[in-house]
Amino acid sequence: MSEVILLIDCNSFYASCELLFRPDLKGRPVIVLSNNDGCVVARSKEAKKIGIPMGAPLFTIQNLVKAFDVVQFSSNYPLYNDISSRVMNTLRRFSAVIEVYSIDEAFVAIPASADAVAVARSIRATVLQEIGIPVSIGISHTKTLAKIAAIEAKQNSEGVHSLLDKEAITATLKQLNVVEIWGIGQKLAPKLQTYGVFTAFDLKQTDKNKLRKLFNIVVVKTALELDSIPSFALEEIPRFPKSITCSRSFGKPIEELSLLQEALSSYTAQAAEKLYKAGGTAGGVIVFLTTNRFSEPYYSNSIYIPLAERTFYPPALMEKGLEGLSEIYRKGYFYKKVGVTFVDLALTTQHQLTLFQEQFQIPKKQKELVEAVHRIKKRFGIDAVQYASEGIQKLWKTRKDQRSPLYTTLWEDILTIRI
DNA sequence: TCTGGGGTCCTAGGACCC
DNA sequence: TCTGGGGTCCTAGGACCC
Repeated sequence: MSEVILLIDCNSFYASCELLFRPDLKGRPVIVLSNNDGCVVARSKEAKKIGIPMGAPLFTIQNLVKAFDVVQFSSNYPLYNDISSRVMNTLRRFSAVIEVYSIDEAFVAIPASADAVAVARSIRATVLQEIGIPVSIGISHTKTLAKIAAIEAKQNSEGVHSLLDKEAITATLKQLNVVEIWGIGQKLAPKLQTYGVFTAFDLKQTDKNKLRKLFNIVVVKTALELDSIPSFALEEIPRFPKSITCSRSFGKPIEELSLLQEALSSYTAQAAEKLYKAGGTAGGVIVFLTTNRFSEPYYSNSIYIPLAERTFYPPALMEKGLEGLSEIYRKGYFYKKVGVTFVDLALTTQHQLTLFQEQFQIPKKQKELVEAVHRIKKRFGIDAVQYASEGIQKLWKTRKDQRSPLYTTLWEDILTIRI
C-alpha cells in the first residue's frame, strides 16, 4: 500500500465554533440547536457527559438543561461554514490529496513512507493553535478503517489513533459492533445479525458473494475496506451537485397560501443562489409541502415541474415553483414546512442544445441581474436585497432565538475587544 | 406549545422494445 | 389456443451519511 489515510474530524464542531468566541463558557455544557431550535445537533463534551443525546428534541431534555444550566445556541451556519473552510485550508498545507467530506470532516492521504502519527500530531496542534478547533485524527489503510480509528482517537487524550498493523486491526474489529461501521446503519445491522454477523470482524470474514446476494455492493465494498483493501476512493474534486434543496420548518404553523408563497419564493431565491454559485442551471423544479408529521390531520405532497428551458434565473424558477405550490396546496391544513428542490442540473458550460437552438445562453439582462444580486449579498449580507415576492414581514420565519452573532461574516457583528 | 436540513447511492419493478 | 428472453430506461422508495 503506497499511501495512508487520515480522517480529521472536528470535535463537537458547531459547539467548538461557538466556544471560539465565548471562551467564558469553557467547561460548561453547551449545545447547538437545529433550525427552529428544534433538536440538538451538536454537544460539547460536557453536554455529552451529562447524557444529552444527539438529535434529541429540545423539549425532551428540558430537565437536564435546567439541572445543569446548559448553554444553548441556535445554529449559525454562516459562522460554521467560514470556520470550516479555514480548517480545510490549514489541512491543505499538509497534503494536496484531500477530500473535504463534510463541514467538519476531511480525509487526507499521505505517503506510506511518512510517519503518519507524527503528521497527525502536527496537524492537530496546528489546527488548534491557528484556528482554535480541536480535532481527532484516525489513521489507517482505508477510509472505513480510518473512520474506526477516529472513534478511538476521540476517546483518548491525545486525539490521534493509528490502526495500521494487522493484529491491532483485528483486535479492534472484534470489539466493534457492526452498527458502528461507516455505512452500516440501523436497518442493515439487525439484518446482518440474522446472518450471524455481529462484529466488524465478522463482516470482514463474510463471503463477498454471499454479501452481494443478500445485501448490496456498498456492503461488499465496506467489508473489503475492513480487510485493508481500498474500495472507496478519495474524491478530491467536489462533484457538481445532482440536486439543490432549500426548505425550512416554520416558526409556527401556516394556513394561508399567500404566506406559503412568500416562504417558497424566499427558499427558491436561496436555492437559486446556490445553483448560481455552483455554475449550473436546473432542468426541473420539485415543490413539496407538509403539515406537522406528529399531528392530525396530516397532509403531505410534492410535484415535479419540468422547465421548457434550463435556467438559474430566480424569477423563472419562482414562477414555476409557485405554479406547483398552488397545485398541491389544500385549504384548511396547518402547514409546517414547504421546500423546493432543483433537479436535472447541468453545468452552464455543458448544455445540450435543443433543436433549433443555435447557442444556449441565459438572456444577458437576466444574467446581469443575478450577478448584481450576488455581489450585493456578498458585500452587504444576505438580507441586503431580496425579491418582492419573498414578502416583508416573514411571519413564517424560522425561530432562532439564541443565535450567536455572525462574528466572521458580517461587519456589524465583528468581535470587539476592550484593552 | 415544542420533533432539522441537505445530500447520495442502490435496487426492484414496471414499461417498452426487439 | 399458447408461449420466450434479453435489454434499456425510468421511477419510487429505502437506506445511509453528516
